[in-house]
Amino acid sequence: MMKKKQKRKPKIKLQKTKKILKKSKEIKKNKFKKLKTKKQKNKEPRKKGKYSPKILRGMKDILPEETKIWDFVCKRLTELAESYGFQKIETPVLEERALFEKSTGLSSDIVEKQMYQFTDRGGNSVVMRPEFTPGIVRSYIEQGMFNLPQPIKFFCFGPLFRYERPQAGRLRQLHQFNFEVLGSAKPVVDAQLILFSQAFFNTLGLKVNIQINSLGCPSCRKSYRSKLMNYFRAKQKWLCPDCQRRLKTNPLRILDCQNPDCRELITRAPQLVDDLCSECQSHFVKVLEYLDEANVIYKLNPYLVRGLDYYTRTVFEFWPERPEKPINDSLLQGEEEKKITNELQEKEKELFSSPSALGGGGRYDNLVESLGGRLTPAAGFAYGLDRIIEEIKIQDLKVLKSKSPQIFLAQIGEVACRRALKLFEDLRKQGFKVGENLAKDSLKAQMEMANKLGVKLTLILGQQEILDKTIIIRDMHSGNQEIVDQEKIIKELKKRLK
RNA sequence: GUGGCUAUAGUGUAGCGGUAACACAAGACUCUGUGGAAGUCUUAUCACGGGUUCAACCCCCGUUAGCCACCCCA
Repeated sequence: MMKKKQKRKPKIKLQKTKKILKKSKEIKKNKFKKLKTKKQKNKEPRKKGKYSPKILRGMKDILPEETKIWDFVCKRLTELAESYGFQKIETPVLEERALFEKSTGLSSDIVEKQMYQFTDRGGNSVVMRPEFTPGIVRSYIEQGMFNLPQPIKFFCFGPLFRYERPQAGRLRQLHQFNFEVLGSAKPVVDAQLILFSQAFFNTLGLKVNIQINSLGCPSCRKSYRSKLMNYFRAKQKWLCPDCQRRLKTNPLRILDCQNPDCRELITRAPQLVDDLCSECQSHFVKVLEYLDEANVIYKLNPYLVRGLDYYTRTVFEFWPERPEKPINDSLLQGEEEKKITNELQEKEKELFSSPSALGGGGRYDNLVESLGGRLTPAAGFAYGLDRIIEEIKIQDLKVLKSKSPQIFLAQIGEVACRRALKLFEDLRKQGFKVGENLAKDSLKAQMEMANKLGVKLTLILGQQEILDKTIIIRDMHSGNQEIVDQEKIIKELKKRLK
């Protein structure tokens, strides 16, 4: 301890005034030296200024514990996507900056201030993709995919980058699983995307509610927007400060506000659904009819607004369904009870902390054209994989466990180790999943590991067995051991694992 | 980008202005041929950098990171 102190503060000012103090410090040090425990004896203080690696802000390591869930989710999604006729596509992480300016929209936060952008060595202004859709549309146009039978259905997944202030469920490197259907304006397409999602959340057992709305086409949205502004401008006084600001920047966002006073006004505000032009109206009605026909449970949310510029008509989001927050019994007075409720609150905090959408999307009928392609109506959506995985953990869903080995191969001694290395390969080729720790010498340590892995059988190979050309098969449950010929090992294993 | 709360072994938590504790996990040994038992040991510059103090993990300031709300989005 004291040693550390000396190293840590080498530059103690040697001013005269401090000298006396220093002396008394020494006395103290000596006084406490006797009390030093042996723990500190061979402790070497770390050198100052030593580099210690650190993950970048908003980035995340996904460790084996969690990759299991990731692989599970991605596998399920891939299977499901393929069964719905989606084909996998992969586009680059880097794209031209202009691509996102022209699609996602200059006014959107994503483009305005959240892009990882830089100039590459060739002087091009490039960005790391903040979302998938523009890249896929670019590819669709550039590769002439409008010559293929339409509509064309894609899925993809991978990392996206947004320079945001990180929070739970909000990372700078985020992962999405994304779907696009290009080349059809039919409402049945919208409906099927939602149907797909319901199927997906069902296979996971995730409780989710589906919210849906229509934003109409640019022309009906424009007239609605001014109508809405007129409505709120008249009642500006009663709006919360946030909403007063929103009134200028993004009036549609007011509809989202949770402030009770604002909500009061919002319920009486004009609704976009009532203001749709006849085409948009009939499109939306048809989507809902299809959904009803297919028994999809959804919630019509006239206040659902999406921030990306390119959305038209149908939009939808998937929100995790959490249990209702219990009303705290205010009669509980004692300290004990208070403590308990506090603990409960801590535990349930994650359950009730404001959840974020697990996925969302909608129709973007004009995007392809605005990026220079032909008029190609399209729709798509994405899941936030990071959020889905968090939600799986919160809702405590059982995820398929990765197959753990049923056999463990233990060895004692150099010769046996050499033989085991080969035997492991033979067994693996036969399709057995075998655990091993060839790096360990002690049999005890290997047995411990076998136990931890929960294997059924352990093979033990030692000096004696090598000489006799045999091997021990130990049944980990009963503890019975049997010595068999090495040649018959595969047969024996098959028999026992039946 | 704005405001608030937090920071102690790998994880989860104690702690007090004066020796940094506990549980689990991990590793080593007791024990160079046998797991689910026991014991011993190891695993913390108390996030980083300053300041106040005889003395700071504790108080103050700054930085960084995480969380919460806003904003936005998946």
